[in-house]
Amino acid sequence: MSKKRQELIDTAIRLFGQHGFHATGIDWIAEEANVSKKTMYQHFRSKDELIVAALKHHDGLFRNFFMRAVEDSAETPYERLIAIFDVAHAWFSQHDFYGCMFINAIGEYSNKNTAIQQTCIEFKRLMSSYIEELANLLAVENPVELASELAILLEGSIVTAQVSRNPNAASTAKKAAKILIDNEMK
Amino acid sequence: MSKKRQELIDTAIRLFGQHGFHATGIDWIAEEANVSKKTMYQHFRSKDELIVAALKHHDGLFRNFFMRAVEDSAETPYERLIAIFDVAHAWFSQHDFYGCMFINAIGEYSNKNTAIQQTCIEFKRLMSSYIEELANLLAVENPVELASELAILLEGSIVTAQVSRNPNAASTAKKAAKILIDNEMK
DNA sequence: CGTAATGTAAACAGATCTGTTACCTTTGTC
DNA sequence: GACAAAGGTAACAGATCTGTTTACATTACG
Repeated sequence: MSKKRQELIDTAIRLFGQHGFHATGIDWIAEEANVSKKTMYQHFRSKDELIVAALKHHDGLFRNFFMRAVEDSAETPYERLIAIFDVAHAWFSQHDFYGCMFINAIGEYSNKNTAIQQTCIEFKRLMSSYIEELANLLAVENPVELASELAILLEGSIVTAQVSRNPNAASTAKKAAKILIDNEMK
Repeated sequence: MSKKRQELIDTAIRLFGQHGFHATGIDWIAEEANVSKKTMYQHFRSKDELIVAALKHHDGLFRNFFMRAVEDSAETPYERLIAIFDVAHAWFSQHDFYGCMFINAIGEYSNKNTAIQQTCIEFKRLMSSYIEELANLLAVENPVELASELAILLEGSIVTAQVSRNPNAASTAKKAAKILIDNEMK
C-alpha cells in the first residue's frame, strides 16, 4: 500500500473515531494526513469510499490486536474466553478510546443498506465467530448460545465504558462471563 | 407545552433516530413538523438546544414506556428483572427501531462535555438506577453488582439487535440474565 | 371591526461541505 | 540535464448547513 494512502487511512480512522463521520470533513483529514485533496481523490473516489476503506483497515488491525492479546493472555479456551474482558479493559483504558468505531458508524448510517453498514455487520460477525470458536472448544452443551451471551456482554461493556467513561464495565462483564461459562460447564 | 413545540420535538426525535443528528438538518425538521424556521428558532435558540430538548423528552417518554411495560409484565422484582428483556424484545421489534438514541448521540458527540452528552449519561444513569432498585428487592448479596451486570446485558442486546437487525438478541440476553440472577440467589 | 400577537414564506448571510480543476513544483529516471 | 509522472496549492463550483431578517398572512380577542 502506498504511503500516502496509508497516512490517509490512519488519519481517517483517528478523526472518525474522535469526532464521528459526518462531523469529520474531507479537508480536515487531508490536512492532518499531509496529503493534498487532489491526491486523496486519486486514492478514494468519495468520502464514503474512504470511510469503508478506513473501517476495513481498522477491522483488520483491531481484530488482530484483540485476538493476539487474548491469545497472549491465556492458554486454554476457558481462560481465553475470560481474558477477552481483560483485553477489553485494556482497550477501554486507552486515552483515545471513543467506543467501538463500528457501533458508532451504524448509529450514523442506520437507514440504508450501504457498504458502510455491511462492513460494520461483517466486523461484528467476525468477532462473534471468534468467540464462538473458543466456546466450541469447551465441554459445554450449547457453545453457540454461550458465545452469543458473551458477545452481548462484550458489546454491552463497550457501550457502558464509552458512556460512563469508566473501563470497569469490562470487570463487571468479566464477572458475569465467568458465571455464565461456569454455569454452562457444571 | 405549545403544540408547535411538541410537533417539533416529536419530529426531531423521529428524524434524529432514523438518520442521525448531523445528517438531519434544521430545515428538514421544520418542514416535516409543518412549522416555519422562524417559529422554530423562537422555541429553540440553536440546533443543539433542540437536540437536548428532544433527548430529554424522549428520555421521559421512553423510561415511562419501559418501566410501565416491565411493571405490567410481572409482579415480583425477580420476574420484573427478567421481564426487562421481554420489553426489550418488543422494543427491538418495532418497525422504527434504530437502536438507542442516546448511544447513537454519544457516538456523534463523543469529544466534548456538552449538554447533549450529559443528557445521555443521565439517561443511562436513570435506567441503571431502575434496575438497581429492582435488584435491591431481591435476597442477594450484591444487588449493585448484579444490577450492573444486567445493565450491561441490556446495553449489549440493544446494540446487537441494532447491528444484526434481529430482536432475538433480547432473548439471548434474557437467558443470560436468568442465569446471573439465579446464580446470585442460590 | 381593529389591533396585537403569532405564524408563514422566502430570501439572505456566511460558513462549510464534497468534489473538480488549472497551474505550478517536485521528484525519479534515463 | 531532459523529460515524464506525481503531488501540492489554491481557487472554484454547487450544494447544504445554521441562523437571521423582511414582508406578508392568519388568528385571537377586546
